[in-house]
Amino acid sequence: MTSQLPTLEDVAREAGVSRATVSRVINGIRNVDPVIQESVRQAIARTGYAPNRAARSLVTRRAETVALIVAGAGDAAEDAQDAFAARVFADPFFGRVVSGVVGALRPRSMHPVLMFADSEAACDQIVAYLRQGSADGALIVSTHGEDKLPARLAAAGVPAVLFARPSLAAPVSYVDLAHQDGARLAAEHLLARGCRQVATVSGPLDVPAGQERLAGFRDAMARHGRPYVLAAEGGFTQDSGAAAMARLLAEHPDIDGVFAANDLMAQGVCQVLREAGKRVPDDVAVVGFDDSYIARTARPPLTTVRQPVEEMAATMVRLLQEHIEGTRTEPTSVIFEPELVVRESA
Amino acid sequence: MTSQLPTLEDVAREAGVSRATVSRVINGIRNVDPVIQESVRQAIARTGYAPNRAARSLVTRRAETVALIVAGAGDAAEDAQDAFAARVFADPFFGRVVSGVVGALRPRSMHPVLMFADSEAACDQIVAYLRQGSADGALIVSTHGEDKLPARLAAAGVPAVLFARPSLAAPVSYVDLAHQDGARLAAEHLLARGCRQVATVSGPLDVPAGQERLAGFRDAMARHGRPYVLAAEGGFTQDSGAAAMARLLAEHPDIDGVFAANDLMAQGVCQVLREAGKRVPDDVAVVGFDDSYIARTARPPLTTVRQPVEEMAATMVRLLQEHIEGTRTEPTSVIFEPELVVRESA
DNA sequence: TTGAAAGCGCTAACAT
DNA sequence: ATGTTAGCGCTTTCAA
Repeated sequence: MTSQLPTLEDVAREAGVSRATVSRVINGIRNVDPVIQESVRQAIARTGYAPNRAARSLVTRRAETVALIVAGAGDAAEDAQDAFAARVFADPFFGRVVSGVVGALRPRSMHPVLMFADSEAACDQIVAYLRQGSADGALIVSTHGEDKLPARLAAAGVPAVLFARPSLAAPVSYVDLAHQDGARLAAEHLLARGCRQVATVSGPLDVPAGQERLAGFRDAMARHGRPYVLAAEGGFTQDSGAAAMARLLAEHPDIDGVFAANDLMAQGVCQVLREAGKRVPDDVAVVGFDDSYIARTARPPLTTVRQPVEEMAATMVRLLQEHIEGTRTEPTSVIFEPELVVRESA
Repeated sequence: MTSQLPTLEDVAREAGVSRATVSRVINGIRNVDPVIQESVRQAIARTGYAPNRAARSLVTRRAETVALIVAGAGDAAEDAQDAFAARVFADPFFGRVVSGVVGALRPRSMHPVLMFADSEAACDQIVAYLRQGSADGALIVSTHGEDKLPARLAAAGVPAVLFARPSLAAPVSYVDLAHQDGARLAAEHLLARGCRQVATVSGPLDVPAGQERLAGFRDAMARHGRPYVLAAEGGFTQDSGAAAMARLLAEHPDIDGVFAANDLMAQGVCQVLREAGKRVPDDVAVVGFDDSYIARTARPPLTTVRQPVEEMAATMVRLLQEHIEGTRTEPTSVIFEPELVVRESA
């Protein structure tokens, strides 16, 4: 740290005006003589002044900061504590969410404080953080499970927007995908390819996205005269996808089409199929979900259901800002439509 | 937002003491009668008081926040702007870094503001942010290329610690890995396996880690009587690894051992080998680098050189805190030793 | 259009 | 051991 940073006072003295005037120039308030404006600007440049955020926040009551929270029901494993974030980011899907959020925040000159709600204690810390006014609101994306955080934040009157509908109902805004429609796209694609023995590796059934993708898939199949669909539950990880596929294959070696509820599991599915001597898509067609980075780099590249994550993230930010500014008071939901991206796996 | 949050004043009145006493209790300063302490605590609980961070920061001149910066030389692609973060997190290595940093920050009750320095404008914004005192310091991890940020921050007197030595020398602290030692471990493992035609898919040669892993590999091979090592440059991405392997294989179909400078590229290497009808490790042994999530889930699981990322991140945080508190003034470097993790690919 | 002055909520030096 | 008091740097009425 250098000695002492210049303050408004210094700039004002340098420019020969009052603090108030300098403040007006900085905050772009009209009613300032252009000539004075210019001289103030020069004084700012000369002094190398940068406004002190704490002082400003104190009076505006805005932190210009939002909490970007990755929540997951506290895992049983204690030693998994610090690995939580690593596991989360193992799914490129979360990278897309973060990317989208940061991109949408930037032009609004708001900044995200990254927090992981992976334990009860972490939740407490987060609630305290927000109550302190350290952040103006929260953006929450849950990995799975029943998360009490949304309800707690709602109760504390903290503006919040979720990525995906919470399993535990709470009066908060969220953006989400029409999961059932996405699953239908996958089903119809597999059927159109002529698959006869179709199975699905579902997501965890304690999370809405897992349930709905499964339900949507089953419904679509039923509507096409397939009353029964083989299913094995996975946990949205590559390993769990591989394990689920192995179970399915053991009992039904004739499977020729698989819908995996996310790309990571689809990758695991492909590995198991290959190891079983099946070719993708020739012997078994595989459709994933998300359209994350992995879908493009997998071999073969995955046919998948795309979530418009970046748009969804941008909408989260917009809703949150409206809540913060008070232009929107009621919880709101915005549902996006998925899109089928056909590559090589199906 | 509810009406008005309680302040120190409110708590003091409620407890029948002065603001100063309440402040002392909150900040755990001794010299407070236990009885009064207790009554203050109760008053805090009754009022639901939470200290206002802006007010505190204003006087302590501490934000209790650090910038967690992911820097990459501004890519040529303009449209790649908002995808930068997504691409970064496509490498699980960065997830580990973030995980480690957040884990180390938490017990110190500091919070990370996530920022991406992917363009000149973004850098300016970051420097401005830090100069405002919005964060007490910066933790920087670069993806590649010549990054001017460290030098700018050093010049601005902002405490900063880097993950990995910067390509452009700057008077800042950093933690790093003994890359050459890591490459040596890989070389010796391949030789011990009996590989005769060994090649390497290097990282980008404009980043120290890329250069050193290549140099270390060549040196180790030379020391074992192999004066010449086939090499193809990659970009630390899966695709680039695949492309590099394809080039190598086209000219040297007899390659039987490959050292890829990171796990993501090793994965690409394995894909290409498999598609060329080569078995890993039977026909070609492959060693990766990093030991990220991908090394465990790849098929076959990758033998790789592990970076103790979590420890490195913890050290970054410790160094940064010392710089912030002024207990450490000189730039410091801490170098960690890698470790070979033998799995199935070699 | 500009300036003077009153705080925002907190900590810390000083006084008691 | 506790209270009094003076700011921290900024925005924002209110006067001029």
